[in-house]
Amino acid sequence: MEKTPTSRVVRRRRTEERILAAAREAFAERGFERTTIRIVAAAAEVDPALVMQYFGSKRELFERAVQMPSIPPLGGGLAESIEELLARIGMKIGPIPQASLAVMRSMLTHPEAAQGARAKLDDQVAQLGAAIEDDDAELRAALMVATMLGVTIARQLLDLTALREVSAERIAEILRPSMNALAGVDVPVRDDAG
Amino acid sequence: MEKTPTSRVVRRRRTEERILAAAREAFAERGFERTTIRIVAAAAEVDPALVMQYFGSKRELFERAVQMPSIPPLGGGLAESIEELLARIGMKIGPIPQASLAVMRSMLTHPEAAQGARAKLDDQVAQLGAAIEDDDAELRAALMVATMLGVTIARQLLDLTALREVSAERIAEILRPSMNALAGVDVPVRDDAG
DNA sequence: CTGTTGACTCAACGACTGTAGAGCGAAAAT
DNA sequence: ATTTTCGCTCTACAGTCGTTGAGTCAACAG
Repeated sequence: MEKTPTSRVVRRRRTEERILAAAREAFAERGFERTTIRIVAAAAEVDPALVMQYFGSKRELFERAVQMPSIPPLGGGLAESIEELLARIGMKIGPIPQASLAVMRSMLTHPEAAQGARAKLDDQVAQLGAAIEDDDAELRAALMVATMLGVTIARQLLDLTALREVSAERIAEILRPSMNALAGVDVPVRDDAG
Repeated sequence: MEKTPTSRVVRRRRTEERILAAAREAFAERGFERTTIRIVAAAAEVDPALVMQYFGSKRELFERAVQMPSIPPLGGGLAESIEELLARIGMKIGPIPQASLAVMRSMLTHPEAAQGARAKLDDQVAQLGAAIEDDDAELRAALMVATMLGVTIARQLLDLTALREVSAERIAEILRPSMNALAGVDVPVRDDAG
């Protein structure tokens, strides 16, 4: 067995990231309240006290764990924005990051998660609304975002049986006319070539 | 001050209902985990131990508080079912019962609430799916239900700014073509008379 | 080699939780 | 009038939680 005398900085960075990863997973699966510092510490193979030492408090741990590498803003045109939204449902852009799942899982019970979710959703609504030409642009945008939210919750968090084993592409396909309708775009008769 | 020597049975029934009402409100606003027996007891102006004595455990209290007078099944035709769903968003049928809000608020973190929500949603999906003539009937139904879920969460639980002060009728109006599209119904060009 | 820093663990505290049992006083039964 | 029933409160227990401070040992600076 070779001994690997790892330097301090990299050790620190590694365990910190290990804790953050464990925290993300726990928060995403159990939500804020049901996730305990001890559970996270155990998953990261670390003493609970170390988690506190590194992150100060459970709340701060949550904040750090859910910080995202910034969401790329929705593209320019309305059609592109809709495609972008639909693509986010599935694997085209990669699976939904656990940080997002953690926020969504906790947003109905943890006030700070709710605030964070509201901020991000309001932002999406504003971006989408700017691309819609309609008196009710913002309302339409909000309903589009709410639709995406509902589908994601039903599929990823609630595990609805009817959505469990359906491919993301198929969902996006069926969702597209609906989103177009919400956006105020004339919806063509669906093709029966399914 | 007249003394009102209330009989035992009515006293019991009254305080029990008072506790259940307090529990519904607390569960709906704070979710299962953040709601404590003591909070419910205080709101019902009763000793915490009484809550246990009446309902056995916090879990059973939740179950009892959340029991609904049974949801009327969705009407016969597809069009009627959609209208029924849209009507449930707003005040036409009355505000969303607190029992439903309590389940929704808790379903992402409390396993039993999740199970209950899944059961009810799966049921709705089945009913709606039966009214849709399409190969993807169940999938379409699931996406319709998910949409309604998302709108309700965004509006009632997350309090999204863009949906906060919008009338239910207006939401239903904009949502209708989208639901029709999901149902696989040919969607006419929207009227610009709004 | 010597002393210092800092990553990490151990043990424990105080607060809060769900929950249980004994007891009080008024309504009901005798 | 006496006894029984039972709605209700008081007090307290055991467990878990977030959080803290002292202590240990290896990596670093001199």
